[in-house]
Order: sequence, then C-alpha cells, then structure tokens
Amino acid sequence: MNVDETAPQKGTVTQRAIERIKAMIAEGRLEPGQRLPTERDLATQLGISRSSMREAIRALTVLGVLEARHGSGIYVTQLEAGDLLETFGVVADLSRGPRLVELLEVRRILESTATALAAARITPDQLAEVEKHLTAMNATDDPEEILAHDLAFHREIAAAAGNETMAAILEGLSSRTFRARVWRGYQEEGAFARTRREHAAIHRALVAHDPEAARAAAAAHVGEVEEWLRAQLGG
Amino acid sequence: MNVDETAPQKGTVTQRAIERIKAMIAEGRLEPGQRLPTERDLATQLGISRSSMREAIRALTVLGVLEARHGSGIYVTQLEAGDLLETFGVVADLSRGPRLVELLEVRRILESTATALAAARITPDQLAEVEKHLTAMNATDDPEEILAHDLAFHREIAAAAGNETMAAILEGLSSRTFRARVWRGYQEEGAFARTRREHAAIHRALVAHDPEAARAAAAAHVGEVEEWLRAQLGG
DNA sequence: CCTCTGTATTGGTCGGACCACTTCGCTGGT
DNA sequence: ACCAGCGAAGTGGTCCGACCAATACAGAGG
Repeated sequence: MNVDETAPQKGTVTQRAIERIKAMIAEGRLEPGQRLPTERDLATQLGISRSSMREAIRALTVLGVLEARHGSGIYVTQLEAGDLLETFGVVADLSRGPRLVELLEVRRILESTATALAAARITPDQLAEVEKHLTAMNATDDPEEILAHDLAFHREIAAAAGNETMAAILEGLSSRTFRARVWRGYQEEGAFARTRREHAAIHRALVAHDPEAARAAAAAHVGEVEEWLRAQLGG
Repeated sequence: MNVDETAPQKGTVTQRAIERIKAMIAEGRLEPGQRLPTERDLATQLGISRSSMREAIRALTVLGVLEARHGSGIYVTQLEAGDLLETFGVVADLSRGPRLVELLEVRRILESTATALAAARITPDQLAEVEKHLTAMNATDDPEEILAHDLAFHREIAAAAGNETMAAILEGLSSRTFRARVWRGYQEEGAFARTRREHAAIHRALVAHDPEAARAAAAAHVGEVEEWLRAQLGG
C-alpha cells in the first residue's frame, strides 16, 4: 500500500528540493540575507545527492531567490523586486512576433501609470537626474549612447513613481537586447525627432506636476513604437 | 597575455552555457518545440561536463524556456506567455510586507485595463463562462471553492481582453498561495458581501460592454483589498 | 595592533556509473 | 498482411567520489 511517510514521490527529487527550499523561505524559516547550510549538508538533510541539490540551488539562483558566493556559502537574497524580477528580461529577450506587441502594450499601460505617479511625486533632485539624461540624449548622435540615456531617462521616472515592483517590471520590459531589437528598425526611419519631441512632452508634464498630461504623453510615446511594430508584423 | 580566443571566461561555465543556449534560441537557431541534442552531446559541444550542462538545462527549465522529458529528450517550449511567465508566481509567493502592496498596485493597474478591454471585446461564449463562475462562487460557502471560482472569474476576463501576456502576468499575480495568504485575512472580516457586490458590478459592466465602467469596477475591486492590506501593515 | 600567511571551509567542475522511462524496431502469432 | 507484445537502444534522472578555485579565519610575525 506504500505507506512511505517520508517520500511523497511527486516529480523529480530536484524539483522537490526546490519546493522545499522555497517553502522554507515562504514560511519564514529562512530570512532574507541569511546564509544556508553548505551544499553537502543540505543534500544530506533532504536525503539527496549533492548533484541534485546543486541543480536545485542553481535553479533558485537564476530565479533570484538564492545567491551563491564561491568559497563563502549560499545566501538568501534580499528578496526585493529587483532580485526576483530580473528574469523578466528573459521573457522580453525571447519573445517574438505578436508577443512583442503584447509586451509593448503591457509596457504602455504600466509606463503611462508610472509616469503619471512620477509627475505627482517627483522631487527636484529626481527631476534634475531626469533632465541630465534628457539633455545628454539630445547632445549626441551615437545610437548606443542615445539608447543608454533613453533607458536611464525612463528608469529615473519609474523610480520616482515610488513603486519598486513596477520599476523592476518596466526595467525587464526595457532590457537592453529587447530595446535594441525593436529600436533598431524604429529609429532607422528617422524617428529621432519624434522621440525627442515625445520625451520633451513627458518632461514638461513632470515639471508641471501634471499627472494626466504625463500619462497621456507616456502612453503616446510607447504607443508610437507599438503601432510601428504592429504595422511591421501586419505587412 | 592570455590571448585565449575560445574562452571569454566570464562567470561560471554553467552560466556561460545558459547564455549560449539562450542566444541560440534568440538567434532563431533553435525553434519553439524543437528538440535539442542530448545532454551528453550538448556538454561535448560546449566543452563542459555533463553535470554543468545539466545545471544549465535545469535553470532554463525552471525559467520555462526548455522542457525535459524523461527518456525522450530536451525540447524548447512554445515560448508563449504562459510558459515564460510561470515563474512570476514565485515573486508573488515570496513577497511580503510593503512588496505585497506594490504587487497589488500593479495588479490593480493591469486588471482594470484588462477588464476594460474585455468589456469591449468579450464574446457571448466568454461571457457565459464568466457568469458560470460568478454564480458558482455565490452558491457555496466553502472558502476553497469560492477562491477557485474567484480566480477563474478573473482569469476568464483576462483571457477575453485578448492579450495573452497580460493574462499570464495577472495569473502570476493571482497565484494560489498569494491569494490564499491575503484573502484569508481579508475575508475573515466579512468581506464576502462586498466582494459579491463588486463582482456583480464588474459583470454588469461586461454585459453592457462599457469599458470605463468595467475599468472603474475592477480598480475599485482590487483597490479595496489593496487598502485593507495597506492598513494592516500600517497598524 | 596590524599585516602577512597558510590552512580549513565551501562552492565549482569533472568523469563515470547506474537507474528509470521512452521509443521503436523486431518477433511471433493471427 | 497485419498487429500485439517484447526487448534492446537511447535518453534524462540520480548518485558517488575526486579535485580545483575562491574565500574566510586563525595564528605567526613584524
């Protein structure tokens, strides 16, 4: 009748180990920043081999839950938004076709709201930082540099919105390779001027602390790219 | 001088293997659904041990990029929104305190937009499905069953919005354990009646195909929980 | 008290062995 | 000719043991 009490036997042992560790963290038995036992000890505790335990640790590492330091030990991350949402970039990097449009639609929704929130909450210091990237972006012709400042421009705004989780998601949706893939074609059509105009409009709304104007400007900004990409796929 | 041409030597070999495979997919050299070489062959090709290759594969498996079938082989997933965003549930499950409020804020933004889109696009069949879960939810007192139908209610609406990516994100933000943790306390205060009223309002807006009413109803619905949770943490 | 050093600890990598499951061709009967 | 059943080959899953590489820490030396 298999009254085996210690082995639920569902899935692979590695998968079970992953769940066990996740559960330990969820239940608070492992605090953020805390150090775990050694791989060898953990393997013994869960009754599995070190190889399997290593796979489980590696999995939780890429998910941003654990962090392995060579020679030191394994630690629980701070479990902050940035740690856990880093994997969001993978989604953006591996999505293609219609999925890209959907991602831009999500970004438009979140970015417009974040920009609206930023308009209401942004501090002079943060605003100065935004302006720094805005002027730097308009002062060069190097596409690489423009892209970098463009990213920073929106990142500062997202940070000013005061929701780290939203900022982390937007960061993932704007990951380097994702933007590079879409931006490349978009900017080749001489969209630089339009982009500058839209960025200026967003900036004006931030200065005026006008949330609705900021929301509209940000939505239009992302929407432009969205429509362009939609047309690319349609034709 | 280390003019080693074949070894960039950045990070662990496993991490490099992960990037290599991700790149192969991003470049289109590996199509969705396609089968990869065996673990042993892949390890040989990349010049690493099978152990390290297995860790890389395991990592990409938990990210929803690859799928390993015992005895058959390793395959690239369809790379659809659901596959890649499954890990989003982990974020919801491991977040606590202020992070939970932020997650609910993101959900409020996306859910309200998704509900508005659904109001404009929902088909009679989809509407019938939504109503099925609405009535079933009101016909029982079992918290578990209510939660299940509640989840399905919102899932159907998200699906009707026509953006799979958004639906997948919302699915993660409503993962079983996440809802269970928050709902438990919320419903204990006799919020059932209020929840039913809010669900009814959302349903009315869908029937009327009124996007703005739907947006408002959904935002209020999530906002109620959000405010309650905010108060819980504040006190 | 500080610095250097060597040793123990710990994660990273490797190779091989065996197990569990799937697949598919072969066998044998109908 | 067809098909059910069997068995070998292939493949992922698990385990073991060894060694490498980076870190941490205690003790020696200044």
